[in-house]
Amino acid sequence: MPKPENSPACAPRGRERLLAAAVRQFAAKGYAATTVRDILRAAEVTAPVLYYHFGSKEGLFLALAQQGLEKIESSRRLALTGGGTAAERIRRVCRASAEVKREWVDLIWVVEAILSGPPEAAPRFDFAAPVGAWLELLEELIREGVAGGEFRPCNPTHVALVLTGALEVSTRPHVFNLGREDAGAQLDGMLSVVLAGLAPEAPSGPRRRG
Amino acid sequence: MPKPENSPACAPRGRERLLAAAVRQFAAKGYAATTVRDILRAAEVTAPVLYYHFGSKEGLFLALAQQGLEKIESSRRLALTGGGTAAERIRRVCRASAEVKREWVDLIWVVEAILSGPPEAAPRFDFAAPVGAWLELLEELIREGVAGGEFRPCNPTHVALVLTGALEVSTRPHVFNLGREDAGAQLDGMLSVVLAGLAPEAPSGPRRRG
DNA sequence: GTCTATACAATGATAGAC
DNA sequence: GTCTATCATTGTATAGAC
Repeated sequence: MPKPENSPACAPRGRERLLAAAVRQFAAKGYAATTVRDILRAAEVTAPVLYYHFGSKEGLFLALAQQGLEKIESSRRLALTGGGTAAERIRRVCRASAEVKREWVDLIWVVEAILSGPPEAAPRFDFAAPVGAWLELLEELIREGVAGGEFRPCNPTHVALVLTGALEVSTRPHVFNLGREDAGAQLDGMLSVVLAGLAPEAPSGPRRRG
Repeated sequence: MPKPENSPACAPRGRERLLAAAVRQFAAKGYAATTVRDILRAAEVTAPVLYYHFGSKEGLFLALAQQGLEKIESSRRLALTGGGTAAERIRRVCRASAEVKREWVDLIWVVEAILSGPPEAAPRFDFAAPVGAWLELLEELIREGVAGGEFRPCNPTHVALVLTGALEVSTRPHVFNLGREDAGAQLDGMLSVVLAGLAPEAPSGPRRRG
């Protein structure tokens, strides 16, 4: 599987055409149901081009998974620059995640197929580290919020998981959103529920003394 | 696709053997990657048995999806009998959902493949109604809690979605739980985060007046 | 790097006997 | 209701020329 060096800008070459076509096919039909012929036809390229660049159907798929992972991680890094309260930073990093997932739907669907699908449905790709890093990032932000008196004492792991769940829900509008509002507003609403619940005191409504 | 009537208890017949074998195969490999031959070998049955009872590979798959849906719904109905505070009932119905999902892992994986996977990866099956019913059930419980003063005013839809997200996370331990605690405890912890946040006043820690 | 042509195993499904 | 035997099609991948 030789790795050809980049050439100057020109008409999209086989490699790029294949990546673009494959991501659409895999996202629509999953790994197994997508045939090499489907991809070749969509990319308007012949079989040896695929095997030259990626070695196999699986190689092509994994190249896409890698791309997806990088998109997510770079957007997170970007969202973490700059300050603000813990709540603001949590909101920012969650929104950023949701936005990549919306912008690169197909690419992310490839990632999710490995992450959440049946174990043998797609080629293996190790996501333990990136998922762990995501959870630790959230937990750290939560701990900072608690330390700064912005949040009440809580279990950071559980809060991080709840936030992750909200993110999951918001990126599956075709499942959970029945068209009542757009996915961005839905995510904001869910984050508000969680973050308001973390406030050291109930932020609104008639206060009752305990 | 004739539907043979039930016969008295005896050695498991072809139909049952097929359902049992197929659910394991589909859960492990997804719809497309599972071949009819895989299923037949695992069920120790020959091809015409499958085509007699289910008409096609797709028919067999959909029969399983139906089974899974029924398991979930009946467990929910059961969890709703009996009273308690809104929070208790929410906990009970969420725990029940998580338990079915743990008890019938394979069957539920078939359902999830349709529900959350790529649109064309598995045969179509309409889950809009059941998912909508689930969300409305949660929303109603939340509204009751608010009306009874048990919860602070909130957006029931967003809270229902957050709870659903928590449930999602807890039923994917292989993705989100890094072995730190069992899935039941994890779900309880997440529910506590959400429900504590709904209390009309911060329930613990040193109280600060606003 | 890309082409034409093709090898060859595995696929979903069926015919017809019992 | 289940069997043996088999079909037509499609699957991934490669050889060898340019």
